[in-house]
Amino acid sequence: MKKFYITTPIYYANDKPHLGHSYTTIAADVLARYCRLKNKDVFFLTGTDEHGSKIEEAAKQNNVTCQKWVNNKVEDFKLLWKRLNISNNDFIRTTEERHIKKVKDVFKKLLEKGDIFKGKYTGWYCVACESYYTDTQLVGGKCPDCARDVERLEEESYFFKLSKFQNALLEHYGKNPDFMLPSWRASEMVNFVKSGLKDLSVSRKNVKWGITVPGDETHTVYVWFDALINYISAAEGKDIWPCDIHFVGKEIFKFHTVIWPAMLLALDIPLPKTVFAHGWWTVNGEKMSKSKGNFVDPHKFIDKYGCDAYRYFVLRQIPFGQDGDFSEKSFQDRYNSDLANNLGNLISRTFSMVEKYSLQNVAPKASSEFLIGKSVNNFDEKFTKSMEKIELTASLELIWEIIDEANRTIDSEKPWVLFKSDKERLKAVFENLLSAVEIISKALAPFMPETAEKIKKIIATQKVSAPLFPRIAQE
RNA sequence: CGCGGGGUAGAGCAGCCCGGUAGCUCGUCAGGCCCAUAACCUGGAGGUCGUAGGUUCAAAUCCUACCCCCGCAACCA
Repeated sequence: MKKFYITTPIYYANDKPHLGHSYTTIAADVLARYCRLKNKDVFFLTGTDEHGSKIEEAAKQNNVTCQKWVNNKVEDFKLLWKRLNISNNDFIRTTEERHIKKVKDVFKKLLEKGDIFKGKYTGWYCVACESYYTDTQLVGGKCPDCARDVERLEEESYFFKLSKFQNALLEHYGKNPDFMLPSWRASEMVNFVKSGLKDLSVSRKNVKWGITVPGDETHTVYVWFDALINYISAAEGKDIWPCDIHFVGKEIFKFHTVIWPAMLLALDIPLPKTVFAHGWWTVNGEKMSKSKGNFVDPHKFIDKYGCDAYRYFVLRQIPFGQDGDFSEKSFQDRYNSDLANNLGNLISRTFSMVEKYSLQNVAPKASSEFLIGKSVNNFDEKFTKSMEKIELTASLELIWEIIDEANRTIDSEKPWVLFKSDKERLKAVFENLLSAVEIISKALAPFMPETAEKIKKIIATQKVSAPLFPRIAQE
């Protein structure tokens, strides 16, 4: 049976992983874990994009070979994924033989079909940004991104006949409303395609660090063309294609919804079912950039607050799909209010009463005579719907509704009074409370795997040894 | 007229498609509780919903114009 195939982009092994990388990967991991819990056979892929002139440049500056440079960077990514509890089934590198072979196969096939042809490319090239610019894009004759000098280059290049697939793409968009999510981002792509597609240059003469074009050693395959193919080179020999969902950042949505499907159409390979674009983080209100040096290092936050708190924060802070802001202050606010006060304290007060009032034998049971019980019984349907729409933030909010309601129940039922006056009702209250805790830990599992485990253990042993999330003193 | 998103309490957001007492989280103020991680619960204060017009009995919500912010415009998560 075909597996449920989830991917992140392969990250450019040019620098250390930061907030942006971790965000996409955590989102994909949450969906992967959720699907596995739903008994789906999941294949979750991430990896690294290791070719191109920027890597050549970085390696040169650091006086190492390109291969050595990327080998080193890959370890940074792998380490972060390990620390973030990312449950990927495979990790693909574009310097691996399985990938190189696939890229060459694809290139050759399209060349034979005539969907790749030899031509000439002319443009303003910025080496640092590894990109050509049109006259109108230049700012004061310099690179619009990094303001460095650009050079006028004309070079022989192989082109992919992107223009040929314009109508087929539009037709596919029309027939598959879930191909691009969130839907409001799709209209931008539709308009872009409607405005007319140009053929795409897919080889470089001036880049040495890359996969050579089959039959023409003087060219290397353009990094994006190379990179996109990872999704099928990793699928080789496995029953996973077509991909069920590609998670991407909004800045690379176009590659995944225009160029990539066009490549697949040319190859007669089925298209992925969904490409989901999430938003961008600003940091303290500013765009992340090298020049500002304000990249958020996930390790710092994992060290300080733990893996689960980090996973929680990035998915809870901004509605999944939209843009939002990262700051340590907002991180601490969320940590204290949501994790320590609401969730942690609920577990703590619940089980301290279990012990104090000798309720160890009470089994979880949700009954509709209690509001909390009713909510627990209605939870699954709402939660499933929300997760299926990949509304990750909204799904977390649903979990917190249960947490809040459980806290309210304790206050209104006053178990400390019932303990003296009505043992029967006390028992009933705890049946419902425990059912709430149980469903919270289940629903939390994809988002915060360690915490879910801890709660399960607490349920099993009926004891809280240490606070789940100790409050942190705010500066 | 290049394309798209957005401007709603101190901060961050929902509501707008399908007009009808402006809602949530954090913060703040007051009260309650005492099981709990000085946590939890209740209530209050705080907004002329970017601006100007229009449609309507009624507009944050529909229409028009304008202002401001942010992405994209063929390759930076």
